Amino acid sequence: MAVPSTVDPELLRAFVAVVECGGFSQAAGRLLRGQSAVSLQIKRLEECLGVRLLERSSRRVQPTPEGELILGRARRILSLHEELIARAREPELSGVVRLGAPEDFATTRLPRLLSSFVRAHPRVALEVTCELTLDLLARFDAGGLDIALVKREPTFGLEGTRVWREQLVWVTGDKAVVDTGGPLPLVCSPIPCVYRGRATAALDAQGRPWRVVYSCGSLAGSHAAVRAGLGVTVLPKDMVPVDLTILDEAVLGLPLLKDTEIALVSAPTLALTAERLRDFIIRELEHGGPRT
Amino acid sequence: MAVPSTVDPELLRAFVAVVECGGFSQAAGRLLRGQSAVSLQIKRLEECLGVRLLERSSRRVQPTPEGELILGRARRILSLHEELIARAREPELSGVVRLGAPEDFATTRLPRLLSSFVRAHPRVALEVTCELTLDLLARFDAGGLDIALVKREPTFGLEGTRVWREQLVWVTGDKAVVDTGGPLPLVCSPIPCVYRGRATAALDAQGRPWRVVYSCGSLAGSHAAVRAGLGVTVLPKDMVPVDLTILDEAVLGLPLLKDTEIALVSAPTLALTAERLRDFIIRELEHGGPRT
DNA sequence: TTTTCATTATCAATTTCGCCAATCTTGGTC
DNA sequence: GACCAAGATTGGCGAAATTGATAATGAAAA
Repeated sequence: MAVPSTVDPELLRAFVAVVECGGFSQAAGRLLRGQSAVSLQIKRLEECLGVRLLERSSRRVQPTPEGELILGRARRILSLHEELIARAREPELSGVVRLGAPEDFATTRLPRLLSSFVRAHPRVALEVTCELTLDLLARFDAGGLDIALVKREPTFGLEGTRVWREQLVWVTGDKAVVDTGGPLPLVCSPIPCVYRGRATAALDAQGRPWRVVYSCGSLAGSHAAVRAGLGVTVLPKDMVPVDLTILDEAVLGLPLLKDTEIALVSAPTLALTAERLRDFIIRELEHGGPRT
Repeated sequence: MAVPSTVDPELLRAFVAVVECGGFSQAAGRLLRGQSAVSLQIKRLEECLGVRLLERSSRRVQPTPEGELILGRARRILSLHEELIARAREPELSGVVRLGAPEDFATTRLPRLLSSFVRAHPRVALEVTCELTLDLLARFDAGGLDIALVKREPTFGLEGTRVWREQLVWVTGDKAVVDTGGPLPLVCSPIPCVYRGRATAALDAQGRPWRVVYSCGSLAGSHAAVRAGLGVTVLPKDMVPVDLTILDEAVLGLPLLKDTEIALVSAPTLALTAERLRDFIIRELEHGGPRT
């Protein structure tokens, strides 16, 4: 017998209804079908899955143990169906969403991520603000952003939903700068920068001296400085430009860096459009992004 | 027009196939249908969702922007369908799975969590080992466990899948013990205990003196000691017995404790039965558990 | 035990609905 | 302007689900 690759969701709906109503006849009422139809639907479902789902013993209908396992999955499928329909039939979104993100994320991941959303909703305008994480959080707290993607540190910002995780690596344009004997020359963003703190803390813990040779608010500016051999910097592994070199900590005696995490925070009350964007970002990243 | 609450997944399958094959006719081949059937299926789907999904312009079929959004959800629904069928038709599981968990988790969450699994698979035997996290990890590394649920610290054990997160609180049976003026009397498990480390580190950071008045490997033993007013201990918020009191850090000047996290680690090669149990645990906790 | 009641299973008739095959329409190409 | 490739349409067929009625089942009441 050929096993189909999909199950008629109406059968799943019937199954859930029977369990929740505690009987075929009551479920039939809820499903606006005859009792016999429900009986046959359950039979078809059981045949299709090759498992007995319901224990029809004395006076009470209960799911079998296997049935209970299936039940959870069935509910999940049904809710996704409903969501699919609801979203598809939803009136066209419009309005402005104020989104904040660190510059590196905004320039590497965000464009591709948001492209299908903005194309699907041409009347929605995104206002993207690029700043350092701590500045983003300040702006967000002041009500200046609907959604913010921020770098998460163990010491703050534990609220929000984690949407991204990535390995942090040491990077340079000229390996020679690591071995000068003097303090390690660092290129990074100005003070509230999370990576800057991450790097200096790791170096301090190791007792290795360092100095900031170049501090620039622009990511492209930092890249250029590193490329010119001014010093080393810290970047998420997948955001390293091709012409820069990832340094092997073990070989050069540099401290290991903890992974970076990006979390999404959103205002407690959110317009429908912003809410949809938030759901979209979380959803897309949880699929396309790296596994936790 | 009545909006159904489910979509025929065959229509979704057709939609995905058309997008992936780049045409109706090619998709028809893959779906083992005629071209006209595919055409009608897409038409039905578009009518049902009230959205145009495909741009049939010159020579090439492409999803519309709305179509792209739907596409992701459709793929997800289809994969859940396949998973449902695969699991339902899977031969009966059997064998032994060696599972390790901290005692508190094993006594509070685990039984309810595992009950439907073991009832659905009567020929599976679970061998549950309760130990302190570090001992569990040692046993796991030695190959003595298939799956381990362990408390996760920022300083170690960052691998694995996080399956639980919970607020950690100070607990006592007699509020008087906090204000004795002397060092804070602690009740906890022996040395490798994660909570013990968490508590003493937090107190040290605050500069508050402490001493361990009672150290017991059994959770019930610790509870009894606390209940008897021997001292305070640290517990996940939802695992506090009803007859013990949660202390308000702010009022009593106790340090705030970071949340506790439980992660699941599993052996690189796992028998089918263990693999299914692992998936089940992750799946159930991600639903029933607290939101991250 | 027998009766009764409530429930699910089964059956035949009917209707609905999707598929096929052939044909029409469209838009790009030579 | 004819040709070609690909999707849209249409009418008839056939499979499958629903219905409504009836049979079987099993528990409680008489």
